[in-house]
Amino acid sequence: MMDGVPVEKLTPERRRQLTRRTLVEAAAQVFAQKGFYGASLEEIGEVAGFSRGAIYSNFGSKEELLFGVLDHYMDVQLDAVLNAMEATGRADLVADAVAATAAWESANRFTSNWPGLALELRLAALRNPEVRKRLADFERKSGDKVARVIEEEWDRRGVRPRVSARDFADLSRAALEGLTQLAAIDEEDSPRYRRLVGELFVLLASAVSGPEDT
Amino acid sequence: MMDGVPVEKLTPERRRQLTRRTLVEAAAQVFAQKGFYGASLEEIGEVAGFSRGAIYSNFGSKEELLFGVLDHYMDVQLDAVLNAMEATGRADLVADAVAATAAWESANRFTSNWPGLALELRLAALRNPEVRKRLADFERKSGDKVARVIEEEWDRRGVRPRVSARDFADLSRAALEGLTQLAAIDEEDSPRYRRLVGELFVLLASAVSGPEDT
DNA sequence: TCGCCAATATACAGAATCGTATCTAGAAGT
DNA sequence: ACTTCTAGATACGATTCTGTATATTGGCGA
Repeated sequence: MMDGVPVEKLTPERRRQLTRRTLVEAAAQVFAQKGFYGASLEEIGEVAGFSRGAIYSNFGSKEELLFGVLDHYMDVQLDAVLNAMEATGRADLVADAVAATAAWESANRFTSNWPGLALELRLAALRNPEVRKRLADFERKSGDKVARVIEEEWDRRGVRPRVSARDFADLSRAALEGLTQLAAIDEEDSPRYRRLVGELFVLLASAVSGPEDT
Repeated sequence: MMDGVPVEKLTPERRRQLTRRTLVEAAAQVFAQKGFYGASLEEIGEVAGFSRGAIYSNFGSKEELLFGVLDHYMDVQLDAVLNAMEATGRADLVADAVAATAAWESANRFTSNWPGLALELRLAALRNPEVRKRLADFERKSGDKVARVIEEEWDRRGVRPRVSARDFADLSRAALEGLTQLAAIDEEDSPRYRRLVGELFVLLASAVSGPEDT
Protein backbone atom coordinates (compact mmCIF):
# COMPACT_ATOMS: atom_id res chain seq x y z
CA MET A 1 0.00 0.00 0.00
CA MET A 2 1.27 3.47 -0.72
CA ASP A 3 1.78 5.72 2.18
CA GLY A 4 -0.83 8.42 2.48
CA VAL A 5 1.50 10.40 4.66
CA PRO A 6 4.81 11.69 3.36
CA VAL A 7 6.67 9.29 5.56
CA GLU A 8 10.29 10.33 5.86
CA LYS A 9 11.89 7.52 3.98
CA LEU A 10 14.08 6.86 7.00
CA THR A 11 17.13 5.82 5.08
CA PRO A 12 19.78 4.11 7.20
CA GLU A 13 21.86 7.23 7.24
CA ARG A 14 18.89 9.26 8.39
CA ARG A 15 18.11 6.73 11.07
CA ARG A 16 21.66 6.91 12.34
CA GLN A 17 21.55 10.67 12.61
CA LEU A 18 18.32 10.36 14.49
CA THR A 19 19.69 8.08 17.13
CA ARG A 20 22.76 10.28 17.39
CA ARG A 21 20.53 13.21 18.12
CA THR A 22 18.50 11.26 20.63
CA LEU A 23 21.64 10.17 22.40
CA VAL A 24 23.04 13.68 22.47
CA GLU A 25 19.88 15.10 23.95
CA ALA A 26 19.75 12.41 26.58
CA ALA A 27 23.40 13.00 27.37
CA ALA A 28 22.81 16.74 27.65
CA GLN A 29 20.07 16.12 30.14
CA VAL A 30 21.99 13.65 32.27
CA PHE A 31 25.22 15.63 32.12
CA ALA A 32 23.31 18.66 33.31
CA GLN A 33 21.81 16.72 36.20
CA LYS A 34 24.77 14.66 37.32
CA GLY A 35 27.79 16.19 35.71
CA PHE A 36 30.18 14.59 33.28
CA TYR A 37 31.79 12.26 35.77
CA GLY A 38 28.65 11.66 37.76
CA ALA A 39 26.69 10.61 34.70
CA SER A 40 27.00 6.98 33.68
CA LEU A 41 26.72 5.92 30.08
CA GLU A 42 24.28 3.31 31.29
CA GLU A 43 21.86 5.98 32.46
CA ILE A 44 22.30 8.09 29.36
CA GLY A 45 21.53 5.12 27.18
CA GLU A 46 18.51 4.29 29.27
CA VAL A 47 17.14 7.84 29.05
CA ALA A 48 17.61 7.76 25.29
CA GLY A 49 15.96 4.38 25.05
CA PHE A 50 19.12 2.62 23.93
CA SER A 51 21.87 0.64 25.52
CA ARG A 52 25.51 1.56 26.01
CA GLY A 53 26.22 -0.26 22.79
CA ALA A 54 24.48 2.44 20.80
CA ILE A 55 26.66 5.07 22.40
CA TYR A 56 29.90 3.31 21.63
CA SER A 57 28.66 2.65 18.11
CA ASN A 58 27.84 6.30 17.45
CA PHE A 59 30.53 7.92 19.56
CA GLY A 60 33.88 6.41 20.28
CA SER A 61 34.03 7.33 23.93
CA LYS A 62 32.40 9.26 26.70
CA GLU A 63 34.51 12.26 25.81
CA GLU A 64 33.36 12.22 22.20
CA LEU A 65 29.82 12.17 23.45
CA LEU A 66 30.63 15.28 25.41
CA PHE A 67 31.80 16.96 22.23
CA GLY A 68 28.55 15.99 20.62
CA VAL A 69 26.68 17.64 23.47
CA LEU A 70 28.88 20.71 23.19
CA ASP A 71 28.13 21.10 19.49
CA HIS A 72 24.46 20.71 20.14
CA TYR A 73 24.60 23.25 22.93
CA MET A 74 26.36 25.81 20.79
CA ASP A 75 23.81 25.39 18.01
CA VAL A 76 20.88 25.90 20.32
CA GLN A 77 22.52 28.77 22.12
CA LEU A 78 23.33 30.61 18.93
CA ASP A 79 19.77 30.19 17.71
CA ALA A 80 18.42 31.63 20.93
CA VAL A 81 20.72 34.62 20.77
CA LEU A 82 19.90 35.39 17.17
CA ASN A 83 16.20 35.06 17.85
CA ALA A 84 16.49 37.44 20.75
CA MET A 85 18.32 39.91 18.51
CA GLU A 86 15.69 39.64 15.83
CA ALA A 87 13.06 40.61 18.36
CA THR A 88 14.57 44.08 18.33
CA GLY A 89 14.77 46.72 15.66
CA ARG A 90 11.62 48.78 15.75
CA ALA A 91 11.29 50.66 19.00
CA ASP A 92 13.80 52.62 21.03
CA LEU A 93 16.76 51.10 22.81
CA VAL A 94 14.97 50.38 26.03
CA ALA A 95 12.00 48.75 24.38
CA ASP A 96 14.37 46.71 22.28
CA ALA A 97 16.09 45.48 25.39
CA VAL A 98 12.81 44.44 26.88
CA ALA A 99 11.79 42.63 23.73
CA ALA A 100 15.11 40.81 23.55
CA THR A 101 14.72 39.80 27.15
CA ALA A 102 11.29 38.39 26.51
CA ALA A 103 12.58 36.40 23.57
CA TRP A 104 15.38 35.14 25.73
CA GLU A 105 12.94 34.14 28.42
CA SER A 106 10.68 32.32 26.00
CA ALA A 107 13.66 30.37 24.73
CA ASN A 108 13.40 28.64 28.11
CA ARG A 109 16.84 29.77 29.03
CA PHE A 110 15.73 29.88 32.62
CA THR A 111 13.84 26.64 32.80
CA SER A 112 14.61 22.97 32.60
CA ASN A 113 18.24 22.25 33.15
CA TRP A 114 19.70 24.67 30.70
CA PRO A 115 21.58 26.55 33.39
CA GLY A 116 22.96 23.27 34.60
CA LEU A 117 24.15 22.33 31.15
CA ALA A 118 25.74 25.72 30.62
CA LEU A 119 27.58 25.48 33.92
CA GLU A 120 28.67 21.95 33.28
CA LEU A 121 30.08 22.84 29.89
CA ARG A 122 31.96 25.80 31.31
CA LEU A 123 33.47 23.52 33.88
CA ALA A 124 34.35 21.02 31.20
CA ALA A 125 36.00 23.86 29.30
CA LEU A 126 38.02 24.78 32.35
CA ARG A 127 39.33 21.24 32.56
CA ASN A 128 39.66 20.16 28.97
CA PRO A 129 41.75 22.27 26.59
CA GLU A 130 39.90 21.07 23.52
CA VAL A 131 36.53 21.95 24.99
CA ARG A 132 37.94 25.25 26.15
CA LYS A 133 39.17 26.08 22.70
CA ARG A 134 35.92 25.24 21.00
CA LEU A 135 33.82 27.10 23.52
CA ALA A 136 36.06 30.14 23.46
CA ASP A 137 35.93 30.22 19.67
CA PHE A 138 32.19 30.00 19.76
CA GLU A 139 31.85 32.76 22.32
CA ARG A 140 34.07 34.98 20.25
CA LYS A 141 32.22 34.27 17.06
CA SER A 142 28.75 34.71 18.47
CA GLY A 143 29.96 37.80 20.30
CA ASP A 144 31.09 39.26 17.01
CA LYS A 145 27.77 38.51 15.43
CA VAL A 146 25.84 40.17 18.20
CA ALA A 147 28.17 43.14 18.21
CA ARG A 148 27.62 43.66 14.50
CA VAL A 149 23.86 43.73 14.92
CA ILE A 150 24.15 46.18 17.77
CA GLU A 151 26.41 48.39 15.73
CA GLU A 152 23.97 48.52 12.87
CA GLU A 153 21.22 49.49 15.23
CA TRP A 154 23.30 52.22 16.78
CA ASP A 155 24.26 53.54 13.40
CA ARG A 156 20.73 53.57 12.19
CA ARG A 157 19.64 55.59 15.19
CA GLY A 158 22.58 57.85 15.40
CA VAL A 159 23.50 56.69 18.85
CA ARG A 160 26.89 57.92 19.98
CA PRO A 161 27.98 55.08 22.22
CA ARG A 162 30.47 55.43 25.06
CA VAL A 163 31.62 51.83 24.70
CA SER A 164 32.25 49.63 21.71
CA ALA A 165 29.46 47.42 20.55
CA ARG A 166 31.63 44.43 21.29
CA ASP A 167 32.16 45.50 24.87
CA PHE A 168 28.49 46.16 25.23
CA ALA A 169 27.63 42.76 23.86
CA ASP A 170 30.03 40.96 26.16
CA LEU A 171 28.92 42.87 29.19
CA SER A 172 25.32 42.07 28.46
CA ARG A 173 26.08 38.44 27.95
CA ALA A 174 28.14 38.15 31.10
CA ALA A 175 25.47 39.80 33.21
CA LEU A 176 22.76 37.77 31.56
CA GLU A 177 24.50 34.55 32.35
CA GLY A 178 25.31 35.58 35.87
CA LEU A 179 21.68 36.40 36.47
CA THR A 180 20.57 33.14 34.93
CA GLN A 181 22.80 31.24 37.29
CA LEU A 182 21.67 33.14 40.33
CA ALA A 183 18.06 32.59 39.33
CA ALA A 184 18.70 28.88 39.00
CA ILE A 185 20.27 28.61 42.42
CA ASP A 186 17.99 30.89 44.36
CA GLU A 187 14.74 29.43 43.10
CA GLU A 188 12.84 31.40 45.68
CA ASP A 189 14.07 34.73 44.37
CA SER A 190 14.13 33.56 40.82
CA PRO A 191 11.37 35.94 39.66
CA ARG A 192 13.31 38.86 41.04
CA TYR A 193 16.39 37.86 39.09
CA ARG A 194 14.34 37.55 35.94
CA ARG A 195 13.05 41.02 36.53
CA LEU A 196 16.61 42.19 36.94
CA VAL A 197 17.37 41.06 33.42
CA GLY A 198 15.05 43.70 32.11
CA GLU A 199 16.42 46.21 34.57
CA LEU A 200 19.92 45.46 33.43
CA PHE A 201 19.19 46.13 29.79
CA VAL A 202 17.45 49.35 30.59
CA LEU A 203 20.36 50.52 32.69
CA LEU A 204 22.93 49.54 30.12
CA ALA A 205 20.99 50.97 27.24
CA SER A 206 20.49 54.27 29.00
CA ALA A 207 24.10 54.37 30.07
CA VAL A 208 25.55 53.62 26.70
CA SER A 209 24.12 56.66 25.08
CA GLY A 210 25.42 58.79 27.89
CA PRO A 211 24.06 61.76 29.82
CA GLU A 212 23.90 63.95 26.76
CA ASP A 213 21.47 61.65 24.95
CA THR A 214 18.06 60.45 26.07
CA MET B 1 64.10 25.20 78.11
CA MET B 2 61.66 28.04 77.79
CA ASP B 3 60.47 28.92 74.33
CA GLY B 4 61.94 32.11 73.03
CA VAL B 5 59.28 32.25 70.36
CA PRO B 6 55.62 32.40 71.26
CA VAL B 7 55.06 28.90 69.93
CA GLU B 8 51.37 28.24 69.44
CA LYS B 9 50.85 25.66 72.12
CA LEU B 10 49.27 23.34 69.54
CA THR B 11 46.73 21.83 71.82
CA PRO B 12 45.02 18.73 70.41
CA GLU B 13 41.93 20.70 69.62
CA ARG B 14 44.01 23.26 67.78
CA ARG B 15 45.84 20.55 65.90
CA ARG B 16 42.57 19.01 64.83
CA GLN B 17 41.28 22.30 63.48
CA LEU B 18 44.50 22.70 61.61
CA THR B 19 44.24 19.40 59.79
CA ARG B 20 40.61 20.11 59.09
CA ARG B 21 41.60 23.33 57.45
CA THR B 22 44.38 21.68 55.51
CA LEU B 23 42.00 19.03 54.26
CA VAL B 24 39.38 21.57 53.30
CA GLU B 25 41.86 23.60 51.32
CA ALA B 26 43.15 20.54 49.53
CA ALA B 27 39.60 19.49 48.80
CA ALA B 28 38.75 22.92 47.46
CA GLN B 29 41.67 22.70 45.09
CA VAL B 30 40.95 19.20 43.86
CA PHE B 31 37.21 19.78 43.62
CA ALA B 32 37.91 22.84 41.52
CA GLN B 33 40.19 20.89 39.22
CA LYS B 34 38.31 17.64 38.88
CA GLY B 35 34.83 18.30 40.16
CA PHE B 36 33.07 16.68 43.05
CA TYR B 37 32.60 13.32 41.40
CA GLY B 38 35.85 13.39 39.53
CA ALA B 39 37.88 14.06 42.64
CA SER B 40 38.91 11.03 44.63
CA LEU B 41 39.34 11.20 48.36
CA GLU B 42 42.65 9.47 47.82
CA GLU B 43 43.97 12.41 45.83
CA ILE B 44 42.58 14.98 48.23
CA GLY B 45 44.28 13.27 51.12
CA GLU B 46 47.50 13.08 49.16
CA VAL B 47 47.44 16.78 48.34
CA ALA B 48 46.79 17.58 51.98
CA GLY B 49 49.58 15.29 53.07
CA PHE B 50 47.26 12.85 54.79
CA SER B 51 45.52 9.63 54.00
CA ARG B 52 41.86 8.93 53.44
CA GLY B 53 41.65 7.96 57.07
CA ALA B 54 42.15 11.57 58.11
CA ILE B 55 39.25 12.62 55.96
CA TYR B 56 36.87 10.08 57.35
CA SER B 57 38.04 10.92 60.83
CA ASN B 58 37.40 14.64 60.40
CA PHE B 59 34.42 14.49 58.07
CA GLY B 60 31.93 11.71 57.98
CA SER B 61 31.69 11.43 54.23
CA LYS B 62 32.63 12.97 50.95
CA GLU B 63 29.50 15.06 51.08
CA GLU B 64 30.38 16.49 54.50
CA LEU B 65 33.75 17.41 53.15
CA LEU B 66 31.94 19.31 50.43
CA PHE B 67 30.04 21.23 53.06
CA GLY B 68 33.31 22.08 54.70
CA VAL B 69 34.59 23.43 51.42
CA LEU B 70 31.38 25.37 50.93
CA ASP B 71 31.71 27.04 54.32
CA HIS B 72 35.30 27.91 53.63
CA TYR B 73 34.37 29.32 50.24
CA MET B 74 31.66 31.50 51.67
CA ASP B 75 33.98 32.88 54.30
CA VAL B 76 36.66 33.80 51.81
CA GLN B 77 34.17 35.20 49.34
CA LEU B 78 32.54 37.42 51.94
CA ASP B 79 35.90 38.72 53.04
CA ALA B 80 36.81 39.60 49.49
CA VAL B 81 33.55 41.41 48.93
CA LEU B 82 33.80 43.43 52.11
CA ASN B 83 37.38 44.32 51.35
CA ALA B 84 36.37 45.50 47.92
CA MET B 85 33.65 47.62 49.45
CA GLU B 86 36.01 49.14 51.96
CA ALA B 87 38.23 50.27 49.13
CA THR B 88 35.51 52.77 48.27
CA GLY B 89 34.19 55.75 50.13
CA ARG B 90 36.28 58.77 49.30
CA ALA B 91 36.07 59.63 45.64
CA ASP B 92 33.13 59.82 43.28
CA LEU B 93 31.07 56.86 42.13
CA VAL B 94 33.18 56.03 39.15
CA ALA B 95 36.46 56.18 41.03
CA ASP B 96 34.93 54.05 43.74
CA ALA B 97 33.96 51.47 41.21
CA VAL B 98 37.47 51.37 39.87
CA ALA B 99 38.94 51.02 43.34
CA ALA B 100 36.56 48.22 44.21
CA THR B 101 37.49 46.48 41.01
CA ALA B 102 41.15 46.70 41.84
CA ALA B 103 40.56 45.26 45.28
CA TRP B 104 38.59 42.49 43.71
CA GLU B 105 41.37 41.79 41.27
CA SER B 106 43.99 41.70 43.96
CA ALA B 107 41.91 39.21 45.90
CA ASN B 108 42.97 36.83 43.15
CA ARG B 109 39.41 36.29 42.15
CA PHE B 110 40.60 35.80 38.60
CA THR B 111 43.59 33.62 39.22
CA SER B 112 44.25 30.14 40.51
CA ASN B 113 41.21 27.96 40.40
CA TRP B 114 38.83 30.25 42.12
CA PRO B 115 36.53 30.44 39.12
CA GLY B 116 36.57 26.67 38.96
CA LEU B 117 35.60 26.36 42.59
CA ALA B 118 32.84 28.90 42.22
CA LEU B 119 31.44 27.07 39.23
CA GLU B 120 31.69 23.71 40.90
CA LEU B 121 29.86 24.93 43.98
CA ARG B 122 27.10 26.43 41.88
CA LEU B 123 26.71 23.12 40.15
CA ALA B 124 26.68 21.34 43.48
CA ALA B 125 23.98 23.76 44.59
CA LEU B 126 21.94 22.96 41.51
CA ARG B 127 22.08 19.28 42.37
CA ASN B 128 21.98 19.19 46.14
CA PRO B 129 19.11 20.94 47.93
CA GLU B 130 21.08 21.43 51.13
CA VAL B 131 23.95 23.07 49.28
CA ARG B 132 21.47 25.13 47.32
CA LYS B 133 19.82 26.36 50.47
CA ARG B 134 23.05 27.34 52.15
CA LEU B 135 24.42 29.06 49.11
CA ALA B 136 21.20 30.91 48.44
CA ASP B 137 21.07 32.08 52.04
CA PHE B 138 24.62 33.29 51.80
CA GLU B 139 24.05 35.13 48.58
CA ARG B 140 21.05 36.82 50.04
CA LYS B 141 22.80 37.79 53.21
CA SER B 142 25.94 39.09 51.54
CA GLY B 143 23.77 40.85 48.98
CA ASP B 144 21.98 42.63 51.79
CA LYS B 145 25.24 43.67 53.34
CA VAL B 146 26.56 45.10 50.10
CA ALA B 147 23.27 46.81 49.41
CA ARG B 148 23.39 48.51 52.79
CA VAL B 149 26.85 49.88 52.16
CA ILE B 150 25.83 51.13 48.75
CA GLU B 151 22.77 52.81 50.21
CA GLU B 152 24.82 54.65 52.79
CA GLU B 153 27.14 55.88 50.11
CA TRP B 154 24.27 57.06 47.98
CA ASP B 155 22.67 58.80 50.91
CA ARG B 156 25.86 60.52 51.87
CA ARG B 157 26.27 61.88 48.38
CA GLY B 158 22.70 62.67 47.70
CA VAL B 159 22.50 60.36 44.76
CA ARG B 160 18.97 59.84 43.53
CA PRO B 161 19.18 56.29 42.21
CA ARG B 162 16.91 54.88 39.53
CA VAL B 163 17.17 51.37 40.95
CA SER B 164 17.26 50.02 44.46
CA ALA B 165 20.62 49.44 46.04
CA ARG B 166 19.81 45.79 46.30
CA ASP B 167 19.10 45.52 42.58
CA PHE B 168 22.26 47.41 41.84
CA ALA B 169 24.28 45.09 44.06
CA ASP B 170 22.86 41.96 42.50
CA LEU B 171 23.32 43.23 38.99
CA SER B 172 26.91 44.07 39.71
CA ARG B 173 27.57 40.73 41.26
CA ALA B 174 25.96 38.81 38.44
CA ALA B 175 27.91 40.67 35.82
CA LEU B 176 31.09 40.37 37.80
CA GLU B 177 30.75 36.64 38.05
CA GLY B 178 29.80 36.27 34.45
CA LEU B 179 32.88 38.19 33.41
CA THR B 180 35.04 36.17 35.74
CA GLN B 181 33.84 33.00 34.14
CA LEU B 182 34.34 34.23 30.63
CA ALA B 183 37.82 35.38 31.54
CA ALA B 184 38.61 31.96 32.94
CA ILE B 185 37.45 30.17 29.83
CA ASP B 186 38.82 32.50 27.20
CA GLU B 187 42.29 32.80 28.65
CA GLU B 188 43.43 34.53 25.51
CA ASP B 189 40.96 37.37 25.89
CA SER B 190 41.17 37.31 29.62
CA PRO B 191 42.74 40.77 29.91
CA ARG B 192 39.94 42.24 27.90
CA TYR B 193 37.35 40.74 30.21
CA ARG B 194 39.17 42.11 33.20
CA ARG B 195 39.11 45.52 31.61
CA LEU B 196 35.39 45.10 31.07
CA VAL B 197 34.91 44.79 34.81
CA GLY B 198 35.98 48.37 35.20
CA GLU B 199 33.91 49.37 32.21
CA LEU B 200 30.90 47.72 33.71
CA PHE B 201 31.11 49.59 36.96
CA VAL B 202 31.56 52.85 35.20
CA LEU B 203 28.54 52.23 33.03
CA LEU B 204 26.39 51.10 35.92
CA ALA B 205 27.47 53.91 38.16
CA SER B 206 26.79 56.50 35.51
CA ALA B 207 23.48 54.92 34.66
CA VAL B 208 22.22 54.66 38.17
CA SER B 209 22.29 58.35 38.83
CA GLY B 210 20.43 58.94 35.62
CA PRO B 211 20.68 61.53 32.85
CA GLU B 212 19.84 64.41 35.16
CA ASP B 213 22.88 63.82 37.35
CA THR B 214 26.54 63.79 36.45
C1' DT C 1 14.09 -15.97 -0.88
C1' DC C 2 18.75 -16.10 0.96
C1' DG C 3 22.86 -14.33 2.67
C1' DC C 4 25.53 -10.16 4.06
C1' DC C 5 26.29 -6.08 6.64
C1' DA C 6 25.69 -2.54 9.76
C1' DA C 7 23.49 -1.04 14.06
C1' DT C 8 22.50 -2.17 18.49
C1' DA C 9 22.47 -5.32 22.53
C1' DT C 10 24.75 -8.20 25.79
C1' DA C 11 28.61 -10.29 28.29
C1' DC C 12 32.98 -9.63 30.33
C1' DA C 13 37.40 -7.98 32.29
C1' DG C 14 39.97 -4.59 34.53
C1' DA C 15 40.31 -0.52 37.22
C1' DA C 16 38.94 2.66 40.51
C1' DT C 17 36.27 4.36 44.32
C1' DC C 18 33.68 4.72 48.60
C1' DG C 19 32.85 3.50 53.17
C1' DT C 20 33.93 0.44 57.13
C1' DA C 21 36.55 -2.14 60.07
C1' DT C 22 40.81 -2.72 62.17
C1' DC C 23 45.30 -1.34 63.58
C1' DT C 24 49.06 1.86 65.43
C1' DA C 25 51.39 5.47 67.52
C1' DG C 26 51.78 9.25 70.33
C1' DA C 27 50.05 12.66 73.58
C1' DA C 28 47.36 13.65 78.24
C1' DG C 29 46.77 12.66 82.62
C1' DT C 30 47.66 10.19 86.85
C1' DA D 1 56.47 5.34 84.08
C1' DC D 2 52.16 3.43 82.78
C1' DT D 3 47.53 3.47 80.92
C1' DT D 4 44.09 5.36 78.06
C1' DC D 5 42.21 7.55 74.44
C1' DT D 6 42.02 9.52 70.06
C1' DA D 7 43.83 11.01 65.35
C1' DG D 8 45.18 9.09 61.62
C1' DA D 9 46.91 4.96 58.61
C1' DT D 10 46.10 0.61 56.50
C1' DA D 11 43.43 -3.34 54.87
C1' DC D 12 39.28 -4.97 52.90
C1' DG D 13 34.67 -5.76 50.70
C1' DA D 14 31.37 -4.32 47.73
C1' DT D 15 29.91 -1.63 44.10
C1' DT D 16 30.21 0.80 39.91
C1' DC D 17 31.88 2.29 35.69
C1' DT D 18 34.37 2.29 31.31
C1' DG D 19 35.84 0.11 27.27
C1' DT D 20 36.19 -4.10 24.42
C1' DA D 21 34.84 -8.30 22.58
C1' DT D 22 31.13 -11.05 21.15
C1' DA D 23 26.33 -12.01 19.88
C1' DT D 24 21.96 -10.79 17.62
C1' DT D 25 18.64 -8.64 14.75
C1' DG D 26 16.67 -6.35 11.00
C1' DG D 27 17.00 -4.36 6.55
C1' DC D 28 19.14 -4.34 1.74
C1' DG D 29 21.08 -6.34 -2.46
C1' DA D 30 21.66 -10.46 -5.44
